[in-house]
Amino acid sequence: MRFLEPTLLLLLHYGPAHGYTLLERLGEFGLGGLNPSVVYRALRDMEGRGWVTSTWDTEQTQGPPRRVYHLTALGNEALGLWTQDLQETRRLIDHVLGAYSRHMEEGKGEYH
Amino acid sequence: MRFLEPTLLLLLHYGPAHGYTLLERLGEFGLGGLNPSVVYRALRDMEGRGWVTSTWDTEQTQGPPRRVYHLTALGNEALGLWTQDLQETRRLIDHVLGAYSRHMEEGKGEYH
DNA sequence: TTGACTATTGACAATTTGCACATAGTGTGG
DNA sequence: CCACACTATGTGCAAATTGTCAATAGTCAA
Repeated sequence: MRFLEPTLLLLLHYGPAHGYTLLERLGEFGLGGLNPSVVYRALRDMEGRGWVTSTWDTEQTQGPPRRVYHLTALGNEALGLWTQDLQETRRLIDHVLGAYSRHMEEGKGEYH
Repeated sequence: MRFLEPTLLLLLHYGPAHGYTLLERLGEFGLGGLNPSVVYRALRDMEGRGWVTSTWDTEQTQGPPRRVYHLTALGNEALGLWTQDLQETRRLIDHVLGAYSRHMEEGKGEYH
């Protein structure tokens, strides 16, 4: 599981943005250094699912025209579902880590 | 990312076991209903990396001979590294969820 | 006009995962 | 004794995901 999609949805929840800046802002969420095509592909896939829409921005650019992504109502719902999913994943991790530390404290089993 | 490998290592930290019982015990960690071949494959891969060793148990079985897996010292190290990795993943999830809930409380951006 | 940076995309390789099925031993009921 | 359910492991292939490389193209400054 990767947290790319929920993170992109979250960033777009703040407001529309284009792929290149999203790519750079991913670093704050531990997703820095990703290959650009991975991010652009994720955005196109999300557009295919109706989570985002895109329009071209030919002005105010320091380079070629860029695609600006907007969150849709459906994408907002998806973000909500993703947060539930992340909470569930968090619970599972806590369960494994909890079992591990309890087991280590008890000093049972092998390798202590 | 899937938690299959660290969970198997944890279960084997409790003591040697064979694949079929490991398969059943995975349910406690939210990994129930996995296709058996997935688990057997993971165990063989882990053996290839030297994390576990296996021996055949032809006695005390209610079926065909079964492979009993034992954690190695290397596997124990891998378990330690895995717990660090899980803690890091947990931090990332908390970061995303934290940003989400803060942003929702502020009532900014789109879709509130 | 060359090179650095912005910006997006397509094609293909490599890896991971899921699924269907093969094999085989043990124990039970008719 | 034989069909069936359950235990137990394994193989092979398809599908999905992920990673990598290179192509294209515009802007800006030296």
